[in-house]
Amino acid sequence: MVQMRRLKPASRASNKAPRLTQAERTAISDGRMLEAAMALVLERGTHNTTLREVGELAGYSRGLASNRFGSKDELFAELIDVFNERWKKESSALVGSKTGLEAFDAANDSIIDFMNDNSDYIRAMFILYYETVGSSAVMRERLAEQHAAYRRAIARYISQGIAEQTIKQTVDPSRVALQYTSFFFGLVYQWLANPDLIEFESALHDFRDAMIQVIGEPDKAVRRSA
Amino acid sequence: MVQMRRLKPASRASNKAPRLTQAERTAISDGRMLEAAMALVLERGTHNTTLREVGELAGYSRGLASNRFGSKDELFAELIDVFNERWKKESSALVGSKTGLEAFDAANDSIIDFMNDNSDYIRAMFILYYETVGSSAVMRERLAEQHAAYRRAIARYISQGIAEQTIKQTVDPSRVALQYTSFFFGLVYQWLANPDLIEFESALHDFRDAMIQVIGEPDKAVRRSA
DNA sequence: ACATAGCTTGCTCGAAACAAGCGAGTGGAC
DNA sequence: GTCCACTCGCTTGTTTCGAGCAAGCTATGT
Repeated sequence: MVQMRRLKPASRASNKAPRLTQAERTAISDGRMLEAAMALVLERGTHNTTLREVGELAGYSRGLASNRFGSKDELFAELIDVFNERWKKESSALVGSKTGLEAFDAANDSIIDFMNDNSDYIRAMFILYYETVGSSAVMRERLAEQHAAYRRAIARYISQGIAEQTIKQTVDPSRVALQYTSFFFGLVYQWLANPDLIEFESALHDFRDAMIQVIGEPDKAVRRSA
Repeated sequence: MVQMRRLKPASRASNKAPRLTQAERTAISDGRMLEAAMALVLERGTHNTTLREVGELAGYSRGLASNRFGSKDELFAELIDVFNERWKKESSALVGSKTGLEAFDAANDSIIDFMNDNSDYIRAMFILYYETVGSSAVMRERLAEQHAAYRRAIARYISQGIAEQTIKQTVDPSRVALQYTSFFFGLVYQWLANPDLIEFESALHDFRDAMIQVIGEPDKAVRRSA
């Protein structure tokens, strides 16, 4: 129904043929289609995005997205995988070899950075995340594993903080991790519903400070309050 | 594909005709279909639920769900509306005329109660909630309004608590409300992905206690720690 | 020139949505 | 009180469209 605009005319016979291997070609078309899929999800959600539109917006035919990814679900799963890779990379780059509270703060900041630079991208990905929870059991298990990994990472930082005595000995790392991840996911959820209203950066900093007030050793560790 | 079981044979000519008005009849069939839709969403998610199945599981024909609700989206919207009504009723019953911290605690407990009694129902509804965020702008706005209402209610309790001097004067009610609602939504999200792992009740109580530690007047108000 | 692999086109199946129709019960006219 | 027309809940026929599959086309590399 909506007039489709082609990103690039998929110029096959570009002058001075750039000599691509076949693997490179598929990587390009896959990339274009993933990009197109992201744009369409952002614009209309997954329900109202068709594989035909994905293929055509990427500059190819009706059927390529189907042909490559096999199914709509697999296309979106692929998108999520790519995103998870990038997120992981970004996060570990900022956390580096830090431990304990420092690592926690770095992780918190990495979220904010990533958010500021890739807000549209993140938006599309979380739309996928939140839709996935209602779908097949297989998908839901993958999601559960991701959540668990996220909680484990936070819990590890907290445990290190306890060992380093920047965090109270009485704190239960897994409970704190659950609180932090819950807050984060719920914040993103409300931000998706109302992007204008939710101030991501300050909300995360607020929450970090409140948390440290509860779990931090009183004399050390409280040094932010941006 | 899956053999369909009919809830009730939609016995039209039950002996001793119960003399229903037409409005009552539609209320019954609508109710049955909503119930069927809920069961199917719970079992397979919205994607894999067809209007045909909804109608037939409710004991009617292929097309009735379509005919009544107009579209799949509207059926789910209707389901959500019904749920919101019930939730609101449940919550205001427990909060009653309480104010401030007491009201906040009552609201918190009402969630736990509602959760314990209607866990399947809540599950289905939140699957719908989380899927809605990625769909049409209209739906998203409705969702945004609900979130805002929820935050306003919490913020009101906090403001009252400040006036009643059970909560610190320096606290910003809207920030606290955002933290609380974020935590709640994110907790539900992780619970949807992994129901076995997430202990709803204790997580809510933990978070409540942590929050009060930060925002409560030190001498008063800290009286739970269930 | 032949094979391979990326890509397209033809086709089938099933779901959503709509429209037309059926039949039971109701209300009004006499 | 009886009959007819109408209403309204529900069903069935049909169209449109998307997902997914399979067969085919075409250019590139050997």
